[in-house]
Amino acid sequence: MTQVLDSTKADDIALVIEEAIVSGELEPGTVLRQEQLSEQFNVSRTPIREALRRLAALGLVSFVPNRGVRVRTISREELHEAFMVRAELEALATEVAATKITPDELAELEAVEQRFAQISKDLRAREPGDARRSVMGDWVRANHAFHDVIYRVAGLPLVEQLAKSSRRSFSGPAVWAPGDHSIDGLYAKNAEQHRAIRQALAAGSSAGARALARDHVLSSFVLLETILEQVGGSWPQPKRAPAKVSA
Amino acid sequence: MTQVLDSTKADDIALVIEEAIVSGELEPGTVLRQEQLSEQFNVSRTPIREALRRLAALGLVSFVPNRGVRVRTISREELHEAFMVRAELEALATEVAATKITPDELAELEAVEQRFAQISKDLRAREPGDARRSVMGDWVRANHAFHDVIYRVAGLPLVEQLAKSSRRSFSGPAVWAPGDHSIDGLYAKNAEQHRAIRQALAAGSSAGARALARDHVLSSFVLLETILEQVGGSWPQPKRAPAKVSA
DNA sequence: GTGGTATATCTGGGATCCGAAATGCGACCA
DNA sequence: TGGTCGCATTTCGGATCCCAGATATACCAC
Repeated sequence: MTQVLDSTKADDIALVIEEAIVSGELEPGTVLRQEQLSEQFNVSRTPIREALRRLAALGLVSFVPNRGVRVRTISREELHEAFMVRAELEALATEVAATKITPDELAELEAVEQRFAQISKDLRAREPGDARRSVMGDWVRANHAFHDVIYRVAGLPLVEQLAKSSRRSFSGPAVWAPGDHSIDGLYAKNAEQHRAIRQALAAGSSAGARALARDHVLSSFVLLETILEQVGGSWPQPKRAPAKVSA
Repeated sequence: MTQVLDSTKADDIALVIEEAIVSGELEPGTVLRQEQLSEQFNVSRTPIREALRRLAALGLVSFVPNRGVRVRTISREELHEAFMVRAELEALATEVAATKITPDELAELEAVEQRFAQISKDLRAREPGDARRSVMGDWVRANHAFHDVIYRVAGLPLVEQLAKSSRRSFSGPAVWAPGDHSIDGLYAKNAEQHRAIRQALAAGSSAGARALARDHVLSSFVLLETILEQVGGSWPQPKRAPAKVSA
């Protein structure tokens, strides 16, 4: 291992499996066999079990005593609730950020906002299918980057942690979505909302920023719901064989 | 073990330790030795370690690789943030509850509200010190019961889970507080706010219920802050010897 | 042929063992 | 006398082993 800083194998493995789950590489419902994972990562079952315990506490997998763990499935209601929670948390973070954002941070925010707008524009210019899907990862990351700046400015680590945890519930599937011209308006609206939020932050309008942030997250749910409908109302399939995690 | 339903030792132990932490029995900063815990619970270190992993994921303890785990300390800022988060979550839950509460549930809510009001009144009638402290546990439980009804009515399991998790950060210390006549007004205000929330729910005023719930949680922070000042600005001490968990 | 039961096998939970990292203490040297 | 190096002890992370619970399968009775 070319590991410099402190970390246990259990932690490393948990992160890899977590990434595999949220990216959709591991389908919800997949049963995770401890022995299989142990030989995949070339470790014994002990760190595997500790990693799984951690993921269970995070709600990403569910333990059934003596019957193994499986990747947690998320229903439409749970997805909706996760968005409602994130809407409240984002509203709070954005409200606080409005009171303390500096010019430097505003400039940084504008940069990531424009990057997001550009990617969003590129996305809409592409035809649906693989061409579009290939930039969805960038789109998701740029979107996260915008909100991450706000979290950092707000300086509320607990809010940030919870919001990101909530975000993990649904950021994966979007990456696999093929896209469709009918929702291009929603993508454009999303980018526009980012601009409005930044302007409210620049104006120091905490009440306005709060309301805009809340609406933004809630309307993002509409976007994701539409995306999910395109893939048949169920979860997108991973490309490679399931239950195989890259070490 | 007189265990009927499914559960692993790691889960059982995690719950016991968690209870010990949130109740203040285990002081923040305490170093938890795996071997000591294993002989306390009469199990090997394996389930202990898995339990600690779970608690670490929940943020109750922090792992330092090769140097053990210690009970997480919580600063005043973190406490404040936890309350802000809970305020948002309670606001959301109460808003939703207002749209779907039934007469039966309203009656139940009124019952627990009155129980809380009664305990609150008893509390204020007592002199500070042990006499008052002996009912603080009842006061905390009755308070939780009121909010739990709202969570149940709202039917938002994620919100409920997060709010309760946030609540755990600070419900413990209040139990050990000796109390003081100077904050009797805050106790009374708390009970009064419960009444206002119930009335808003009865009226089906979701916007009003939301605002009242938010204010209620935020003003509860003022109450707890005052309580904490009484114990010298630091955390109250447990009564029995630290690092001993009842099995 | 079908249903139930017994058994074999598989998998996960827990115990024990081993190696490694970190701390503490003591001895030796400047 | 003070500081540093090194060894011993402690404690953790990881591996291996064992046992119990669960599922699947085969066999037998009806």
